[in-house]
Amino acid sequence: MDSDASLVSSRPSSPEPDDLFLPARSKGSSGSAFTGGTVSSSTPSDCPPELSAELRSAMGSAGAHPGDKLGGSGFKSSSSSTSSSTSSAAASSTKKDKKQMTEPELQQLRLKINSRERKRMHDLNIAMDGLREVMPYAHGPSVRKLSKIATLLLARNYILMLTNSLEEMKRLLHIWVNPHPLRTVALLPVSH
DNA sequence: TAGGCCATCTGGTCCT
DNA sequence: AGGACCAGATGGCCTA
Repeated sequence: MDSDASLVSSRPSSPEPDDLFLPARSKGSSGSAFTGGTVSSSTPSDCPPELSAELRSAMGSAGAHPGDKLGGSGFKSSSSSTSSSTSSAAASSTKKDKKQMTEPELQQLRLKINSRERKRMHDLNIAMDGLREVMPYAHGPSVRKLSKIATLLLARNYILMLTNSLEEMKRLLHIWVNPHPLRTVALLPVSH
């Protein structure tokens, strides 16, 4: 049991996520408190390659875990290992191979797959920590870590807020550079 | 004790 | 074929 990631849980006062995501969605108005929206857009973007490289450097040694729980808790699947997937008629060649594998070989394969999945989830958690670091909320040892869902929601709203701010700045800059565009038009001599 | 959050396992599916 | 991704299930930990 290596619950390394969830050690940060000395939890006096955590920022209530619900308080952070007020459902306002005030548009354009000077309000720059990132407000929650109800947009249900989902952009299917894979993690950028530079991130994985960063993760790789950050992880360093996230390879195989010494103690896989298989020995302890064993397989949860109804029937142990081999006969579990008899129903699926679309037996690919890998499954045929699996049927030919011996029990220790199957266990070894399972351990390998589990380890990969564990590493994948660890990478995901590292990325989530990186996201938490740049989120505008109170960090610190005395503050409970944002949950994953709260982190994602906060990030989304933060991005929306920054986008609005940028638009506002562009607008103000345009006014500053090009003052009174309408007045110049209005001052044109009326021809008649 | 219930509920929330999380890690892990597992089988299926998609992609390279 | 092998790996990545995903979703469901399960159990543990923690807080109100």
